[in-house]
Amino acid sequence: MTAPLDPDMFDPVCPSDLSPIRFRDKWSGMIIRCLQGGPRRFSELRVPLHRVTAKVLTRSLRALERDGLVARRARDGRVDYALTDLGRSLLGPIDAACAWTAAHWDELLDAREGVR
Amino acid sequence: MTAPLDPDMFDPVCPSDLSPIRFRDKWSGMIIRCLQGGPRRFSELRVPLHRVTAKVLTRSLRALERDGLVARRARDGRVDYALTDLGRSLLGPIDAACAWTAAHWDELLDAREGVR
DNA sequence: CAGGATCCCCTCCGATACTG
DNA sequence: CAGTATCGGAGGGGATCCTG
Repeated sequence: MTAPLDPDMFDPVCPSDLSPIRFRDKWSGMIIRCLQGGPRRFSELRVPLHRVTAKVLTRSLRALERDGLVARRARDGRVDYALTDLGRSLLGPIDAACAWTAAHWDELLDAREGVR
Repeated sequence: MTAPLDPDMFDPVCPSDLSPIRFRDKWSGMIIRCLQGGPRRFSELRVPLHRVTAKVLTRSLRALERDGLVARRARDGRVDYALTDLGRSLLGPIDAACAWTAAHWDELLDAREGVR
């Protein structure tokens, strides 16, 4: 079994358009991260992704499925989502993107209207 | 001086939505690559980016400028665009994204409607 | 040469409401 | 629980035409 997802595993600032690096759409990168530790149910995914509506999460999951990154599995009335090998291979680039963004966050903030 | 940009430096398939990794918008990754070897004029950029219209290229460049990745410079009537240090630091992630996409191209194609 | 103006289409995102 | 239906708004992308 896998432990429950941490409701605060993502920065409030994480679903942000300040990073120029994107994975598919606004939520897909985070969804893949949520699946890193094992398969998850729809409602489990919604916990850390506080502001996502069911419709949007569904669309992202369908797109990830269509592209072979995530597998939807329905077994005896239960649904869950799991990473495929292809999806798992994206974890490296996602880590790299997070590292780049973290390393250059201040510069990104400065550029986008020099607050701070 | 820098040599002219190769009109075929990008695959016809390169501006594709098959790769899940994106840099800002459809063209920004390629624009940054074009600027790798030195500053370029607006019309120079249009050569390898065959299908981009002036309006769209302008919008991408403005966004890159706003985010501190590209600098627009107008000197005695001439305009050119150059990478900032921040923009240059994105070349690594862009290379990694291209490598990932190339390595998994077949799987991406297979997933998105199993042609081939 | 380096764009801007206009028009249209499509996708993404979100809110709200509803369902097997 | 795991979605679907509907609506609306924002932005990206492209085509075409026009301009200082």
